[in-house]
Amino acid sequence: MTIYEVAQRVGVSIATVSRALRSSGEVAGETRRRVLEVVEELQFRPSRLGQSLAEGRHAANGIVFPDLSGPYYAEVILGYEEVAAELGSSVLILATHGRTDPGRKVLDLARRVDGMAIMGRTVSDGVVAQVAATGMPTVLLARPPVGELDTVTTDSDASARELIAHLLAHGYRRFAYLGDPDESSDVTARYDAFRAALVDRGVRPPRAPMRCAFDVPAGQEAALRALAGSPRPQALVCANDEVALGALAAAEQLGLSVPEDVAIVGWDDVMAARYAGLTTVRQPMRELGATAARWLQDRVANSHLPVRREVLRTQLVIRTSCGQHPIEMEVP
Amino acid sequence: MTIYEVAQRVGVSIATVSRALRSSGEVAGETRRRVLEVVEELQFRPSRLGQSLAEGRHAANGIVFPDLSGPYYAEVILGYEEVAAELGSSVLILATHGRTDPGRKVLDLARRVDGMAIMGRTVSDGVVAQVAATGMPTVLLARPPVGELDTVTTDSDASARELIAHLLAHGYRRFAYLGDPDESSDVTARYDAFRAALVDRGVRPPRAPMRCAFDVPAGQEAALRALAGSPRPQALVCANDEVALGALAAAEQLGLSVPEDVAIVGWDDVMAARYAGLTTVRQPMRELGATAARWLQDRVANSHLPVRREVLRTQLVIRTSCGQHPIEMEVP
DNA sequence: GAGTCCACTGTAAGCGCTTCCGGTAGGTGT
DNA sequence: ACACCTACCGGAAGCGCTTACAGTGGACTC
Repeated sequence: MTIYEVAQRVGVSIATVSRALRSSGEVAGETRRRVLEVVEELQFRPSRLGQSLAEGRHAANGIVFPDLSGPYYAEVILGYEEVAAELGSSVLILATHGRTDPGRKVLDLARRVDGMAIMGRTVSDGVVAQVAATGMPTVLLARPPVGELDTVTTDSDASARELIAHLLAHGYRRFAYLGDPDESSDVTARYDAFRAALVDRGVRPPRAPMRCAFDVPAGQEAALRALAGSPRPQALVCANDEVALGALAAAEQLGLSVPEDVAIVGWDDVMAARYAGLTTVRQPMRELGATAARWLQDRVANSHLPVRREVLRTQLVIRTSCGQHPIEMEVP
Repeated sequence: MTIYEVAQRVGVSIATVSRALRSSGEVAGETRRRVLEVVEELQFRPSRLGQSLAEGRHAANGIVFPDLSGPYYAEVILGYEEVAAELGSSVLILATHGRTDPGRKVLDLARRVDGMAIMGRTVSDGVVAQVAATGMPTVLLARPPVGELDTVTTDSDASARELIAHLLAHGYRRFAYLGDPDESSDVTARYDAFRAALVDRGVRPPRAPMRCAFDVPAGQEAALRALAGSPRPQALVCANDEVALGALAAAEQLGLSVPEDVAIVGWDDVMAARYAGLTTVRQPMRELGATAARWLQDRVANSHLPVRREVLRTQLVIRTSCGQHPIEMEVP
C-alpha cells in the first residue's frame, strides 16, 4: 500500500497524490477530491519513513532520563511530551538507569530524532559533547551546562538558603546530609547549595554527606547511620523525598519522634511527602520538561539562536517534619 | 556525512561499507579495518531513516497511555521501556489525556513503529481495530480485549473479592464506591468486580458509584458527597489511591476519624498510600509493561502466533485505613 | 488568429541505506 | 596449462516519499 497504488488507482502521478495529501502546490479541486476518495477507500497512510527521508527530518524528539521510578521524572517527561506533541513531534524516551553503555544508547537515539533533551547525570559530558558536535539540537535538563548548550535547571541555591534559614530558625545547629552528591547532578547542586547556605550563616556544615542511593530503603539505612552519630544530628537534610521518607522510617525504627527528637526535610515534594508531613522543596517538574520541549523546537527551527539558560523557581513547602507547625493540608 | 563519503574515502563501494559496518556478507579483514578506520575518523553513523527504509522496519515500538501523572502509568512505561530497549527497540510514547482527537494521534504514531501497546481507555475500540487492521502488531494493556488482539490485564476480580471479604470481616455492610467506571477501562473492571463480590456475599451493593475524576481533589469532593449520605456509608471503596487519598482528606475535613468512623480503601498501592496508611490493592505495574513489550516483540517477529491473554495477579495490602490492624511497615 | 498566461500535472532526481546478483582475481586440483 | 572454486567486491535496484522543473492545454488578449 504505497502512494504508487493510490496514484495508479486515481490515474494521476504520485506527485499529484502527494500534493493533494499535503495541500502543497496547486491541485484542481476535482482531482484532489478523487485522490482523497481513493485514499480513504484504501485507507492509505503515507509511510513516515519515506516522508522523513525525503523531508530530511524525523519530526521526533528524544528525552534521556536516569529513571522513571520516582514521581519526579515522570512529571518532567509528561511536561515534555505534552508540549512536544502540541508542536507536532513524537517523543522517544530513553532511561539510562542500569543500562550498560548508556552513551551508546544515547548516540543511537540521536540517530532517530531532530533534537534531544538530556536530563541529569545520565551520560558523561563527553557523550553530551559528542551528541552536540553532530549538530544535534540539544537541551540540558537539571544538569550542569556543557559547552554552549541550552540548559534549564531549578533553583537549588535559593531553596537551600530558604530551607536552611528555616531550620536555623528552629534552633538546629547540627545537620547531616543524606544522599550521594556524585550520583546525580541536580543533587550535587543541592548539596553544594546546602553547604554554602550553612557557611553563609556561620554554621559549620557536616564533614561529609551520608552517601546513599535515592530510594526509600537506602535513605532509611543512611539515616540509621547518621542518627547513630554522636552527638546526634538535630536535622537530617535529604537529597530527595524518597531518602527523607526512608529517614522517617529510620527514626520510627529507633523510637525517635519527628520533629521532636530529630527534624527531617526532603526535596521534590512528591505526592507521598504530603501524607508523610514532610517539609520539602517543591520543584516545577512539569515546567522543566515543557521548557525543554519548547526550546528544542525553537532550536530545531533555527540552529543559531543565542544560548539560553534558565533557572526555574522552587518553593519551600513547610509541613511538620521540620518542627512545630500546623499540618499543611493544601490541595494540589 | 553519508555512506557515500565513507566509501569514496576508503576507495570501495557503498555496498562494502555497509557490509563492513553490519558484518553481513564477506569482507576481507583488511578492507573492514580500513572502513572502520575511516568511519571512526569521520564519526560516521548511518542514517536510521535510510536503514529503516531499506530494512522495512522501524526498530521502534510505541506505547499509548492516558496520562503520566499518577505513579501507576510511569511504572508501566518504565517496565515497557526496559524490556523494549533490551530487545533493541526504541520507545515512542503518547499520552492521550486532554488531547484533541487522540485517535488521530494514535494512527500517527502507528506510522512510526513496528508495534504498539495501547493502555486503558485511551482510544475507542474503533481506533484500536483500525490500527490492528493495518496489520500493526498490537498489545492491549489493562483494557478489555478487542478482536483477536493480545491482551494483558491485572486481576480485578480476585483482588476485589479479597478486599470485600476483608471489609465484610470488619463488619461493614454499607459501602460506597468512588470513581467513574466509565472513565477508564481497568476501573470499569474494578467496579464490576466490586459489585459482583458484594452480591456474591449477599450484600446489596450501592445503587450507583459516586463518580469522580481520578485525582485527589476530585476524590475529596466525591467523598464529601458520599459521606453526606444518610445513613452514612461505613466503607468507601475508591477506584484508585489518589481518589482514596482525597477521601482521607475529606474525612479529616468532616472531623471523622479513619477507620473508626469510616473505612477507606484504594487501589494501586502508590507510594503515598503507604504513608497514608491506606489499605489498597497492589498492582504489578512494572510487569504489565514488561509483558507488553515482550509480547510485542514476539508478534513483530512472528505475526501469526496464537492470541495471548494474561491476567496478572494482584495483592491485597492491608494497612490501617480499613480497620484495626497494626501499621504495616513494609520495606519495598 | 496568433501569442501569452496560468492553472494544473507529470517526470525525474534525489533522500541514505540494504542486498541480490554478477564479475574478477587468485588459488587449487589434475 | 586448463578448468573450477572461492573469496571478495561493485553495480544497481529497490524502500516510499517530496519537490524542482518542465511541460500541456485551454482561456484570454490585442
